[in-house]
Amino acid sequence: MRNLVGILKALSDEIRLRILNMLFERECCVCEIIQVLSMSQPRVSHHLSAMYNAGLLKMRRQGLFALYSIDWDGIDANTAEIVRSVRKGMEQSKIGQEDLQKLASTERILPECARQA
Amino acid sequence: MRNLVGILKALSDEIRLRILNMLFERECCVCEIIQVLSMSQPRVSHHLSAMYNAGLLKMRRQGLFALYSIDWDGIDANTAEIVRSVRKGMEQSKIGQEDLQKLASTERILPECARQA
DNA sequence: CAAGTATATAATAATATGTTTATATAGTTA
DNA sequence: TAACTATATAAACATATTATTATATACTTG
Repeated sequence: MRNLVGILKALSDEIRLRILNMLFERECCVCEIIQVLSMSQPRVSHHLSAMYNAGLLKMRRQGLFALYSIDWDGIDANTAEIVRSVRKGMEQSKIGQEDLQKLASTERILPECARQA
Repeated sequence: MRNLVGILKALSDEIRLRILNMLFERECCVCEIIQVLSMSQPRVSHHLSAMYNAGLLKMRRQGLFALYSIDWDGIDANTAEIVRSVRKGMEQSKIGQEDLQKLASTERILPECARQA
């Protein structure tokens, strides 16, 4: 049960649901999430760690980028059910839809880097 | 989404999962929950209110007793999915099983009342 | 209606969680 | 290797949640 409580705790935050919604769509790097949510980097990193530590996410590095995704192989069937329910809930929410739209037009590069390119 | 976060927040606590597990089994009065969990009355009441306020539970009064149950008619399909997932998780947990055993042999009366009967 | 019971609520104290600011790390590029 | 970039982590602060203790409410029974 400890694990179940941990999963639910990791999910009971608006920002984390928005991130999970994005990751349900596709693997994302931290800077993409920062841009979509318009939030500070440490804040985003913090919420990613929370879900990562709960076992919900996995991460791979590609050069400087940290690419996060939902760890479907790592979570059990029951947890996967919960994640899918969360996704369904987000699909119906305005902000969830908006986030996905923004994500579609987001580059895997922070604005300041793009500027000098 | 606000509602979804509220549901998840209301569920991200070990004690609440134990209570929900009991209520999945059957309607319970507060004093039964107190006995099964061996916790103080205000503490149990507090956690019941949290789930009640989130819309997960309903309550009816029978004399002095407050009878709580899962509000299946009040929650949406998605929330019901989550609740069922929680139940599945509890089924596999030792403490969840123990709670249900205790519940089976619990009277709808507090120990101090039983003594004088 | 007085005394007792089950439950709720308020006030306070304790603990946990989230945010911000600053700094560290490690890969990349010039 | 020096400067830069993406991300992580630590420290300090702010906020929210939980537990405890005390008290209130409202039903029941003598």
